Amino acid sequence: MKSLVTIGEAAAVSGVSAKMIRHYEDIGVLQKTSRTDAGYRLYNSQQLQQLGFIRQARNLGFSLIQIESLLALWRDPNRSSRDVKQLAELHLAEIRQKIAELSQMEQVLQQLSDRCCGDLSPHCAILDGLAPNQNLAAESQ
Amino acid sequence: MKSLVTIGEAAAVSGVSAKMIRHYEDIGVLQKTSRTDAGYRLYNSQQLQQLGFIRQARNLGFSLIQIESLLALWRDPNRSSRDVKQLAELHLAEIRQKIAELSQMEQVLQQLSDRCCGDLSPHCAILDGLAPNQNLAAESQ
DNA sequence: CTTGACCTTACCATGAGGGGAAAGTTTAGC
DNA sequence: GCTAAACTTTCCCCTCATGGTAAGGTCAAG
Repeated sequence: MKSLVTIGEAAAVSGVSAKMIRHYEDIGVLQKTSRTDAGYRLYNSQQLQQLGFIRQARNLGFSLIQIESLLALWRDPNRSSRDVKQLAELHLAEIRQKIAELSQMEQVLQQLSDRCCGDLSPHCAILDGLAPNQNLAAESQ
Repeated sequence: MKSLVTIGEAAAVSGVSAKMIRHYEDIGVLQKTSRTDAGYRLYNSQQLQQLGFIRQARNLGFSLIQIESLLALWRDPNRSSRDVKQLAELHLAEIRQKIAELSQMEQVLQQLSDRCCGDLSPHCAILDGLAPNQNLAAESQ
């Protein structure tokens, strides 16, 4: 039963780089671990679980601050799933907001690109669309 | 015809903050401007146009490096629209990639959230979904 | 001549990492 | 037992686009 591993093995098992594991500890997302006499960090199976949890949450785009809250809820046996769901829905709204912004960019850029011949001529609808002439005039009114 | 303005007015007209105008000059996206005897930067109408161009391009999500290329093409009377379109299509692909990633996150997170009751019970499908495979615990024993 | 609004440079911070140096520790080979 | 490799530690710098702040110089109005 190898219950304590050093940071390299923790990184390999969890899929989180050693660099980032230390960083998470630095900023307080992870509690400080035990150390060997030489100062090497040691991770038990529960802490390995937490590292995996962080990786999954990062894959879903949660910020480290949100993950700190999620981890606190995960560890709390008296949590209510309502609190978890609220965090998730908040993040879901952020994701949808970003998708909306990107979709708007995509649409405008697609329109400009469609109107650009893409040939050897210097005339270009994309550059015309980026030029501020119209917008500046419009804004100043 | 007020052809030269200081940075504050340039910022107000272009919608780019004075801070960012100086930054763009620092990193070479904009050429150095003329200065008054006291060292104040002065902007002519062509430079104001460029600032507006940058703002439009930033609104479409172009990186400053891409904008540097776009500005070079904009200034080049011998450009080919093909080069511009290539840059735009590249960025369009980046945007679509990001949208795809975010949509994937949205879908997974939506599924987890749907399965979470959101009540006062501690059981939570979201936390279960974020927990790494129990292999981690199993492997360490 | 003062006051306030401007401008200058310079440094620090963000978020989520990556890169690398210098030094100490452990492990494997011999 | 010695040596070399592989690991770990802390520390500092880099990204990217942007904001903040401080200390000091300049300019225009009153």
